Amino acid sequence: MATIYDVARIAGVSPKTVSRVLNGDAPVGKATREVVEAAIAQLDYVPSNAARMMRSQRSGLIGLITGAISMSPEPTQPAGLPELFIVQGIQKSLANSGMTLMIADTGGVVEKAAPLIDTFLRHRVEGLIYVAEYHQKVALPLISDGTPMILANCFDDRGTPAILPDDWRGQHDLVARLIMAGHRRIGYLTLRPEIAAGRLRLEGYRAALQTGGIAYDAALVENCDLEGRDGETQLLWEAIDRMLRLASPPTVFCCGNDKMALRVYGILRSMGRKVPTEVSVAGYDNYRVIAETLYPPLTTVDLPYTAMGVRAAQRLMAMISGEAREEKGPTLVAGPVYWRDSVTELRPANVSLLKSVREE
Amino acid sequence: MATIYDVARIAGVSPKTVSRVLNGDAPVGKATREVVEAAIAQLDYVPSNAARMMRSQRSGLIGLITGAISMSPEPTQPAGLPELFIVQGIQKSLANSGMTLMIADTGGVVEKAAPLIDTFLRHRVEGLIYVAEYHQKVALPLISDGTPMILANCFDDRGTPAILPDDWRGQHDLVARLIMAGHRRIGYLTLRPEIAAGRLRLEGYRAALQTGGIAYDAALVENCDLEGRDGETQLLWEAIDRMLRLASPPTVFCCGNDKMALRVYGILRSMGRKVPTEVSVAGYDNYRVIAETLYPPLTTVDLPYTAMGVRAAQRLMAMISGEAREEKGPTLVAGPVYWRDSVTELRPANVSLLKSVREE
DNA sequence: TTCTCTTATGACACCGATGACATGACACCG
DNA sequence: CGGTGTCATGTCATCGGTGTCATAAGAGAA
Repeated sequence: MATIYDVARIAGVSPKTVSRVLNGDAPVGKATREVVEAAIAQLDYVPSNAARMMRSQRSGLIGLITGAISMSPEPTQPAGLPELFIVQGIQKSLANSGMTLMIADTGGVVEKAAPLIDTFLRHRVEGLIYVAEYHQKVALPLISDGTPMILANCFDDRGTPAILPDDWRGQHDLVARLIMAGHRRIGYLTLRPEIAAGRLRLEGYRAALQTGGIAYDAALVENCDLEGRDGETQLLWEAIDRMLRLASPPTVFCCGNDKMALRVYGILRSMGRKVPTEVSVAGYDNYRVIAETLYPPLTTVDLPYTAMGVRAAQRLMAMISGEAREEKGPTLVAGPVYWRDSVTELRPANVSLLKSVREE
Repeated sequence: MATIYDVARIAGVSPKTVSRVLNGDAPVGKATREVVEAAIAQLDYVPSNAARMMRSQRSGLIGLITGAISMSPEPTQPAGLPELFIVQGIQKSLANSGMTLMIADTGGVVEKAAPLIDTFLRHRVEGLIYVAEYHQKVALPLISDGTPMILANCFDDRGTPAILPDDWRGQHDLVARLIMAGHRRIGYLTLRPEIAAGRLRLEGYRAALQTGGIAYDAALVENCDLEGRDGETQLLWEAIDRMLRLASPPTVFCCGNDKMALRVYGILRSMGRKVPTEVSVAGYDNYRVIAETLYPPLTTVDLPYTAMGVRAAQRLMAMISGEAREEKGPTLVAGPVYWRDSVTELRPANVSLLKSVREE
């Protein structure tokens, strides 16, 4: 591999002049520049980052650690994709910063995070981002040196800066929207409560009911999430069957996520209930492969992964540039409700009041 | 950040001895080792990869470029996930090689591949892998220096070593399996023929028919892929309607991919046809979020992404270590048929002959 | 006892860039 | 015409490790 000395020799100048041509940090004569550029092209010279880094003490690298590229064999969440979108947001945001993103994966094994962080520190990354596959609490090894770190889609006990989805607001907005559409009996097939998102969304559901002047009815809320184990379909079937037999059955089923909604479609149709004319269905995640492909398309809440990625990168860059830590706590990012045909408007008169958000 | 000199000073030894402790490349006295290790711990010393790389001329880096982390706004394929699985396979395979994987993303813009390759060359990666989101032909900028490169899920004109899914065999095996189950009229709702996978699978379909002694019937094959544009559902509806009205209608619909199968489920049920008792459905991709969540679960062909990733990494490592290029052409990787409940066995007698493969 | 031979350690140069500083050639100013 | 500033370029040291070679201390063999 050619070095800057080779280029300098071919061009008949000093290495430092070649360096100046490469970096444009000092004026270089036009003729000299052309000679140097010709030599560079002739030798297919590519400067060595390692050498540059040693001298300048700046790596221009951002380390990204994720646990979800290698997702678990039985994904309970639409794993994988969330990370992708977050990573996409991070990349978009970092593209113009001159930083290069290094991505490493824990392969789903939390213990691998430590050696990966170590690898990144050896490369002298200027910042670290940890992306979790779903909204959860994590415990990462402490970074002893001062390298800034951001958590995306997760949080820890140490108050490490975090970017989180606003699950409370998402479910709240969806339910508020359902109420505005005239729904009064709103079934909720929840995620298991061990999941942070599950708890927050349930609270959002209750808050929206309260605001709408609707009493909370425990008979309409049931956990149908078996952490990916078999039997979920049966659990769902029974819960739906039970709720539909109530004296005052739900007119709409909110599902813990879009994947569950996909199952619910199949179950309702097998029961002979038409969606959405006889019963409405709503999801959560705006997992597009499902939400847009289902027939009819699924009303759901967007999980703003891309936006979270962007925010994560921005906050990290602010930390790197040493700006005052404006924000202390976690950054909450809310996503819009996507109103599609899976929910019937019981009171169409109100529609004009609504903003059926459709970003992008 | 502490350096090896700091450690050496604290430990009262020479830097070279510290280096020996770190790398274990020469015997070090027990007492000395302990002093050095204590100093390393005390200073939170992390060696600089850049410095090491300069001297040793080995980066230990593998560069991975993908176009699908940032997928297109209207994904025609189950984009994103494929890449993930390939990357997962690559990581798994590279985990024990001592190599560090650097992942970069083109953001879906092909032109960004060149600067990304350049960045990797600056980092002196020892090998490059390009992963495409679906089986396609690509044209990457030529790597002028000798850095080995592998294409995964794509191929080019220059004969760059490539790892490809065996689409022909996959569709062939599926159709052969359908025939073995007693199906004789096999509808095929294809992907658009511009896609390499679409053409290969159609050929596999025809080959399997021929082997099974069944005449190809053009009325049973229709392209229902609008490249993600609207109207696909309607197109599918019409095609299915047309085929079902035939004098001898299909007993099973093969779909171009699982996403299309998801739509077909909805359409058939809206038509009042029960799956699978009245009509069977099969997909392609084994896109698990869909295939396993659908009710009933979907019979489909696995796209062996993880295995492809493993093979890509292996072949690259072989090239890096300078072993003779055993293989010249592309490596084809076949995936098993996943036989689930969406297809009725018309002749259950034959079942004993079959291997209903379920790997993992 | 003296001569290898291994073990344990250090001295020093070097990898390929760039920062700090120096220098020579002009241009412009009073 | 000397002084001063800018432009264009070169010299040299340095970043933090490791390869190469040298060397000292003991172990075992002749």
